[in-house]
Amino acid sequence: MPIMRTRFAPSPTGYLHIGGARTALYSWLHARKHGGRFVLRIEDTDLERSTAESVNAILEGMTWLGLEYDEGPFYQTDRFARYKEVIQQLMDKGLAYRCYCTREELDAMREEAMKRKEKPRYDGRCRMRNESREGVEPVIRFKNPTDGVVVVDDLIKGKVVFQNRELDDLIIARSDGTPTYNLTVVVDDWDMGITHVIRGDDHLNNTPRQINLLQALGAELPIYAHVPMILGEDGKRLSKRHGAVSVMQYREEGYLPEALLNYLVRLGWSCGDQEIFSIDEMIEKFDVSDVGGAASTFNPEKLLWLNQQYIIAAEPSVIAHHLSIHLGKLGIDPCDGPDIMDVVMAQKERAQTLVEMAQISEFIYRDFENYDEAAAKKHLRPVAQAPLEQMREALAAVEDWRPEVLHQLVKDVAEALDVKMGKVAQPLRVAVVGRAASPGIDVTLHLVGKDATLRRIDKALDFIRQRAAN
RNA sequence: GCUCCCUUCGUCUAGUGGUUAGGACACUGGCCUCUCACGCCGGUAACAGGGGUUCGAAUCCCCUAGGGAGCGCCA
Repeated sequence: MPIMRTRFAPSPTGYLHIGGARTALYSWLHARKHGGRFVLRIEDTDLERSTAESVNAILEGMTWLGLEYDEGPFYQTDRFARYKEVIQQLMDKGLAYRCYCTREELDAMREEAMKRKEKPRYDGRCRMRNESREGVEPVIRFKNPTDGVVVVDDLIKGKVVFQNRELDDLIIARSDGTPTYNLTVVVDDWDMGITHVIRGDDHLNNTPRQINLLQALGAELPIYAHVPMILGEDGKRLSKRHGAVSVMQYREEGYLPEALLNYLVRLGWSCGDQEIFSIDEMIEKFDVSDVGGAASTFNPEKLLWLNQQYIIAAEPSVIAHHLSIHLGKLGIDPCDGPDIMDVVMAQKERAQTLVEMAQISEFIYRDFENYDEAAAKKHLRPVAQAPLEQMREALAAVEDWRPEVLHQLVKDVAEALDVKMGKVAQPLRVAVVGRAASPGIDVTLHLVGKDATLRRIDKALDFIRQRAAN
């Protein structure tokens, strides 16, 4: 029994996107679940479009997600000699031939086929031609079987039958001698001992060609699993128009990798009514053959919800670390404030992303410019003057600036004025935070600190007086 | 145009001949409450359409429609 191997084989023509991340995750989970190995292969045979930056971006994305590979990364550009060797083997065995057709000839062929309402395909006219043609560097084509069927026994799509007569003789080497995609995947999957090919279902139509090639080479067939595409909310293929498609952009926007992974694993797959899966649970419960056959729509709201769940459940020190970074991006040094762990404990249930957590925590570190209009209008009115004045006086006398003490003070002032706590807490909150939403008023005051609290109450009292004067 | 894939609430899905068609996000009513959020309780909402098979179909078969992919000297 050979060791199980799965692989992720991106072409480095851009960043790691959501769809790629999901197929990578599925491959990774499959390998982890069965004690197999996960191989990373960079399909960079398209010299025009492949870039080193893209390779780095993909590696960075996988590292962030924690999808570590066991073998590779292998680069196809390092393997040209091997491809050449295989192509020669096919030529020697009479399973491939040189094709001298010109592009014009091929275009005409396609056009005519379309006119006859047929699928455009190469008619194999060079199979018999032996002589070369002046001025034409030939490509090499694989002699695809002309009759019979190829059955792809797919873990997700089931048995899919293709007629060989629908296929044509595909080009395996360009006129400059470089190998093409269908040849390189086949050779690599074979050489690298890939037992399970898990990839996007846009490759399903390539599979029968690859199987024919594999069989011509005498290679054992891998097991295939073609996972459906991810669509944007308009039902179209996911693209930049739909928001973030780059995995790294989710880090920028304050998502936890575990949350994104959890979202991705549940997109197209489920396990009873369970929504939250730790990595270990995913490994234990995920099975590619349980993945649904239909494309699914990416839903940013559910990702946000999941991210919030992960923020709430995470180790506070981990969140603190991330929060520091995002505060830094706002130009805030968390050392200039209270213990950041207190901030995390106060805010973790109130933010869906780490970016949002930083934003709603800004008031803790520096005075705000303007009041939220609606909040000021509702709470910074003349009726709030007395509560604020009394609070100011009481707070100024506090030595022991702890939440319990502060809580009691607010309560006392409310009782003294014979009003509900909200009549005191809300004006106070708007005065100190600038908005009508924040953690409990005691915690809020505690985090802001005595000096800033008194300063902001004074400012709010000014604001009320000015407003009354106008 | 041809080939292949797909079709349960707005979205992600459960469901494999007999269910009040279940859960989650979103939306929404309420509770909790100093606000927001979390949490808790409740609600709206789906088997694409049409034919069969069957005592009985979301489930099996056929057709139609709609969506997607592929048909490159791209991967």
